Amino acid sequence: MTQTDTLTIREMCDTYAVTPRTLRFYEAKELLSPIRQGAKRLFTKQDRARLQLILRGKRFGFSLEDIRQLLDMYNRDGSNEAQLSRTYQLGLDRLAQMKAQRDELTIAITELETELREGQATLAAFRAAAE
Amino acid sequence: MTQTDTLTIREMCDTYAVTPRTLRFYEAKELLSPIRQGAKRLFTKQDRARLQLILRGKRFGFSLEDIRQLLDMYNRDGSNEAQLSRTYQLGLDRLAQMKAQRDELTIAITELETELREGQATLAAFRAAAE
DNA sequence: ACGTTACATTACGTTAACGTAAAGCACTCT
DNA sequence: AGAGTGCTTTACGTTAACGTAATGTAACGT
Repeated sequence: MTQTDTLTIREMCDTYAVTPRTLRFYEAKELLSPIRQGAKRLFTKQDRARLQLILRGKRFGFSLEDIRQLLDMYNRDGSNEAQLSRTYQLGLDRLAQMKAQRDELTIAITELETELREGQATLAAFRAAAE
Repeated sequence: MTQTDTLTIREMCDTYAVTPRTLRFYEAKELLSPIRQGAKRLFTKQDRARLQLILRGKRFGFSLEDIRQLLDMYNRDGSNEAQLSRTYQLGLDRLAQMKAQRDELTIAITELETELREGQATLAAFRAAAE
C-alpha cells in the first residue's frame, strides 16, 4: 500500500541495470533531477522516463551531450516559439546526421561483405588443398 | 626518373590524409615499421598497404588493437588455416554487429521522424495562434 | 652566415563515461 | 555497544587515439 511513487537509487539501479555512480553522474550532467529527502535521492516517474530515453539513446550510439539536447526536444514544455523552433531545428540536424551515419555504415557493410567473400574463397581453397 | 619507391612522412600524410603524429603513433603501436634513413622514416609499399588496411579497418569500426592482431595474423604465414579461419570469423562477428547497429539506427531514425512531425505540428499551431 | 623547411623525440594534454577508493552520516539489528 | 546496511560527497584513476607543445638537428636556399 501507500505507494511512494518514487524509487531509491538502489531500486533504480536494479530496475534499469545501472550503477549508482551512473545515476549520480547523469544528475551532475543535468540529465536527471531527482528530488531530495534529506541527503537521499528519490527518483520520480519523470526521472524514470528520462532514464529510459537516455539508455535508448546510448544504445543508438549517441553521446550523453547529444542525448541531453534530444531530451529537451522530447520535453515538449514548449515555452516560446523561438525555443521550440530552435529545438526543432536541432532535431532536423540530428536526423540528417543519423541518416548520413547509416549510409556510411551501409557502405562499410558492403565493403566488409565483399572482403569476407574473398576470405571465404581463400579458406575454401585451403581446405580443398588439404583434401 | 629514379623512382625512390618509398615515401617520406609528409608524402604519406598527403596521400592518405593522416597526420605525422598518427603515423608515428601507428609505428609505436607496431602497426607500421618504416625503414630509417638516419632519423627519418621512409615508408615502403608494404607500409602503404598496411596503412590502407588500417584505415579500412577503422572504417569498419575495429579498434587499433583489433587491427594489429588482424594484421599479425595476416602476415604470419598467411598459410595457416586456423589463423585464416579465425580472421574470417572475426569479420563475420563484426559484420553482424554492424548490421545490428544499422537496424537500431533505422528504428531510431523512424522514431525521431515521428517526433519531428509532432514538433512541426506544434510549431505550426504556435504560428497560427500568432496570426 | 642565416632563416626556413622538414623532420625528429619527449612528454604532458584531451575527451567520454563512468570506476574506484576514501571517509562519513543515519538507521537498524543483535 | 558494535556491526552491518545504505546512502552520501569528494576526488583521483582509466582507456583510446591521437593533439599539442617544447626543443633539437640536419639540409637547403640566398
